[in-house]
Amino acid sequence: MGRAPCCEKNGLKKGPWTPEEDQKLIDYIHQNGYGNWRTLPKNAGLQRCGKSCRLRWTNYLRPDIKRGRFAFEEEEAIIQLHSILGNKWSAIAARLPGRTDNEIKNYWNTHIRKRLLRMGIDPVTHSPRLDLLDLSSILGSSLYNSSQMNLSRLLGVQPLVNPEILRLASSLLSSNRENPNFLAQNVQENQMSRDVLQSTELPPLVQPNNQFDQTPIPEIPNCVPFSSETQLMGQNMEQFSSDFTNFSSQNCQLNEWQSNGMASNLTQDYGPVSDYGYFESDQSIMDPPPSENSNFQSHDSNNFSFASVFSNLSTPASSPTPLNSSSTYFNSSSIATEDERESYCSNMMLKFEMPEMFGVSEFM
DNA sequence: AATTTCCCCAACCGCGAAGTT
DNA sequence: TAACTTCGCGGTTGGGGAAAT
Repeated sequence: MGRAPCCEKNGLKKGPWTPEEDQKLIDYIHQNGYGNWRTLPKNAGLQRCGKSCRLRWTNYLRPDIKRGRFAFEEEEAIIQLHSILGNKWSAIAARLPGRTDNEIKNYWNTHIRKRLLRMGIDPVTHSPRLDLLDLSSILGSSLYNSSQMNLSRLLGVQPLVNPEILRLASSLLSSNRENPNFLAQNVQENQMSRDVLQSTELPPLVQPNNQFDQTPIPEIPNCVPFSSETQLMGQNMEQFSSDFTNFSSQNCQLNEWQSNGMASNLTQDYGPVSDYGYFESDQSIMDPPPSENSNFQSHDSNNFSFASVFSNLSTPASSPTPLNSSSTYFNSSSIATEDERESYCSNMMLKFEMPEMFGVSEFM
């Protein structure tokens, strides 16, 4: 395929946009809509290339753009989505209403990525950086001898460490001991899962309420392939989930979560996930018979799972509790400072005890 | 107060996919 | 089917503000 000739350099302005230029672009699009970016700047009286106009519009001037700090749940969603989609910023942005791919990309590179690195988590694989952490000696010696032992403390890992990630680290290590090739297999498997998932379009979380957005909204499929996390966890996931469900209902002290309404909020909007092959994007769309094997039950505030994040994400546009609802997570605002986020998550992790039922010992 | 360093993010660039002729 | 055009994505850059010295 021939490459498009780059926009004519001669006479075209580059660099920051002036308020006047912004207004011209806005006015033109308000009157004519957008479509042909190639001819738009000329028609709008702008000395810019179409590419620059499109970028300015989509990343800055669009009326439905949400500015300002990322909310905690947005950040969490980005991490979870990135673990599945990788650097597919546009795909991630499609599930975060009001956020642009550029904004998410920047936020990832400047905040989240660095924080994950500080926590000893590889931001690419979302797995603990085993090269930095001598986990085997730690985990092997003391962890499952003490039900009160906190893995995050052991790892010296700070906030935002998903318990599943921690579990992955331990299972990887134990499996690697038994089978030296396990790690390589897991990585390969993980990659395959991503390839599969990336070829499948995720439904948008919230359909844009934007009169100027002429992009056709893809139909929300009945169910969304959710193989990645499952395969990421490998065969042990099923056992883990079973254990974890029991563990959650009996022992998990998610006081913070419950007192903040987080746990219930995270789980209330999704239905049972059968065989981990799918998770529902909208209960009203698909209503499969409850499975005996469903381990992520809805309306069970004691459950905390991967699906929790996606359940939150999957809140339909008509949901009374949108992503940025003030009713979620934090009472008055979901926005928290960097320190607050770390502190909050850290507290959560410290309260998240590691009883036998967590199943870590099973993999030792 | 002046200078340097660091960090953020808006904008650019190059490429590939998709659409059109 | 090939050539061409348009669009969108992801990686990268550099200007400018904030923080540190």
